[in-house]
Amino acid sequence: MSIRLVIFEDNETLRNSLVTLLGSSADYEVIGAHGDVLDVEKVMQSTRPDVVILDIDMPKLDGISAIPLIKLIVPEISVVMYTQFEDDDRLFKSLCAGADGYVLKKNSPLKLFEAIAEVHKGGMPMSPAIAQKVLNSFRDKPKPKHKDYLLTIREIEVLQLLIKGYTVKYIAAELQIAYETCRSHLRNIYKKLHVQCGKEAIAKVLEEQIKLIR
Amino acid sequence: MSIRLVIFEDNETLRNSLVTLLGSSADYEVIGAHGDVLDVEKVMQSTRPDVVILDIDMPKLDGISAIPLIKLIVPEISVVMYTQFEDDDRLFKSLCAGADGYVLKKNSPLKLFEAIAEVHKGGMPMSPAIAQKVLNSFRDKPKPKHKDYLLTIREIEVLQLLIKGYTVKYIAAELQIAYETCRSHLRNIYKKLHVQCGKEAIAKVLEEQIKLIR
DNA sequence: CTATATATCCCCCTTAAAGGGGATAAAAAT
DNA sequence: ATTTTTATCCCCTTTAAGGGGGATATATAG
Repeated sequence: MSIRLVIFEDNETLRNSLVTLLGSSADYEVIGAHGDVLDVEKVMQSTRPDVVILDIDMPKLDGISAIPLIKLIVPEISVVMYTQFEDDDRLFKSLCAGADGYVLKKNSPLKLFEAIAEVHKGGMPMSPAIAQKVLNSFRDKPKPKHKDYLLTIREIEVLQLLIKGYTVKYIAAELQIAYETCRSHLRNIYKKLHVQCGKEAIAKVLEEQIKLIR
Repeated sequence: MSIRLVIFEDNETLRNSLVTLLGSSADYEVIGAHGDVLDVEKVMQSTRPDVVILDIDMPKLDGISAIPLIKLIVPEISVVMYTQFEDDDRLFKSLCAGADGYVLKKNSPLKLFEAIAEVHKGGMPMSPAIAQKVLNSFRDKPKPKHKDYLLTIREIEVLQLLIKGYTVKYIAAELQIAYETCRSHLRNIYKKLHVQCGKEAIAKVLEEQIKLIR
């Protein structure tokens, strides 16, 4: 059984090369090749391929946008992105949209062929550089950008309650300190975080993932 | 040049099998095999292997804990986890700790051999099921728990500025509407989010990852 | 066509928050 | 031993924010 392929690639020369190369192998059967993804719905419905090869940068509608539709029509399909781009944004958007593999054009076309076979087996083929980015996104997650704002333990306690949306009065009660003490801590916190008010502080903490632990 | 390996695996039978099998290939050279990671520091310093094969569940100290130390001593090393466990927790902890590959014992030992070669080339080998988990963690991330709070477009615009910590006056200016209009929108937002004030709203939005798009 | 939703604006009033200025006692650092 | 930091508390003043009550025009839905 050969793997049934559909290719979306706007560069005509490259597209024809892929069709020729892949078609010459008994393992692959190219059942469609298109210069854009405008009629992707019809193509999917009529051909129902095993694997789709998707360029990202195509006229009118980019490849990433087509992924959800493709997966909706043929859920068991495997999608391999084939692109020149290796920036994080396009990579993660592709993966989030449902891409199963990500191969860079700068690699040998052989890599693409391997990836097609791999993805069809249920694997997750991607160029080493790409795989590295994916792994890094894990390791980076517990990445505190931490500038250290040098908050004291008490200030951290206050701030932790503040970012829950509590009022100053409530925070004071919670920590069993006077209202004015709590305000005093807040003033110091604001100075250290270089913000003007509680809302700014909350925004800064939650968006910057400032570590509130010691 | 053969790939120089060190194995940490507490099951003696399996360990010896791996040594025999890997040693019989000219591509691999097993320069160490241990039943625990207690002396990992010394082993790394004296052997400086290309690739380490790490079991997770080992007596006294688990494999995951050893990863940072291994990478610290031999930064350019590749670490392949070889384990029976396929739960998310161990997987992600391993990846975060710095593992470069993750192979399940239930797969053929051949997979491990492939993985060693792959990881040494700079790739990210993992069993299909594992790769799937990694990909899912991406797709799941932008998964809004969304309860839909049914905010209008305008309300979303106001809320987006609010969670940046801006004042009502500033938001009004930004949206070119009157101060009172802005307050009116905020009141409606608070009602819809079931909160009492801006700080609570910010906390709710940023912690609940409420989707602010339409 | 009428009702509803949306977006806009205005007033009054109360409370919460922030900015400024203090003070004190204990602990930690120098 | 002296200074600095931390945590605590107080007063006064101004501003920001929120609750309540409106109104109006436009669009949209029933």
